[in-house]
Amino acid sequence: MDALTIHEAAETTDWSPRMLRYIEDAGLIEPRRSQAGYRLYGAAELQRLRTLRELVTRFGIGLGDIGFAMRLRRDEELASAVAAWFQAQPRRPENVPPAEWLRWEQDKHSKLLALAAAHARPEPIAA
Amino acid sequence: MDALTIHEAAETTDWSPRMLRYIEDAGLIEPRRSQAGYRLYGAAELQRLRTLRELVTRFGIGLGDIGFAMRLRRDEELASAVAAWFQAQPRRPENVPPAEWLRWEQDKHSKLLALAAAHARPEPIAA
DNA sequence: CCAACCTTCACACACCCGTGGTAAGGTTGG
DNA sequence: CCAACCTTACCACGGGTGTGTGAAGGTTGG
Repeated sequence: MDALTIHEAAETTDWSPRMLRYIEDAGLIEPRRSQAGYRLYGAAELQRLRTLRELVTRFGIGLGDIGFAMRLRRDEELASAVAAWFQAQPRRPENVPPAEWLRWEQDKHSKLLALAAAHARPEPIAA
Repeated sequence: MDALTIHEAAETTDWSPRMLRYIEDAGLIEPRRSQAGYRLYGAAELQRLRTLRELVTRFGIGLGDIGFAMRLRRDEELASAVAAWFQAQPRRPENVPPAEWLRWEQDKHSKLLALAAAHARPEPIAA
């Protein structure tokens, strides 16, 4: 059996059982359940739990922050609203009609996409 | 004069002076100062303040969330760490051929990662 | 069958967040 | 010079977060 129960998982990931449940409530890591409802943590979940701890301690962020990042990835409307807010910093051309503006929006979007994709890989510089 | 003092800015943006200071403390909107140290809100700041309110109320998010999004845009290391965490997320079907899997990967990356890497600033990678 | 797990629910508690208030003191303009 | 601003620095307070502990009850395995 390659799945650990909550106490076992807690031990190998340096969280407490309580926190594993809390993390699940936060929607961050939801292990599958046995027929009786026992949480079963597989290798993937364990890895994610360790990485989560690393994230939290190394960057001093909260679980809520991760949750928000998750919302950002799932809710496109939110993401673009937030992006728009940041973009409001530089002076955006006020005389461009909405259609144009949207276009510019999307254009910038795709460009940044490329950047992100490149950034996500080890050797992206091969332009 | 095209800059408002804190009370005036508060009135036109529907925040309280207290909150304007708080928002500044949070690093979200930092108005320039007069020689005597008075906060001076220009049109751009006022606009951003109104948009901020919209964001917060419409999506029910907190100022801390916006602050975190800001960190994500500024701190590339954080952004990639978070992105990496999400990457490990979905239970990937083991029987899908690599090509398919890659496709799914990229699709997932698309607009979501753009957010994190959406540095609109001039030199994102000044390496 | 019984100890040792597991489950959910709930209380507790310290600490941050959003927000108001207020005090002590500098700036400004009539 | 004085009223009406501004500044920073605190106290307060309700609600959310992160975390432990415990109760009441189901599951499991020897």
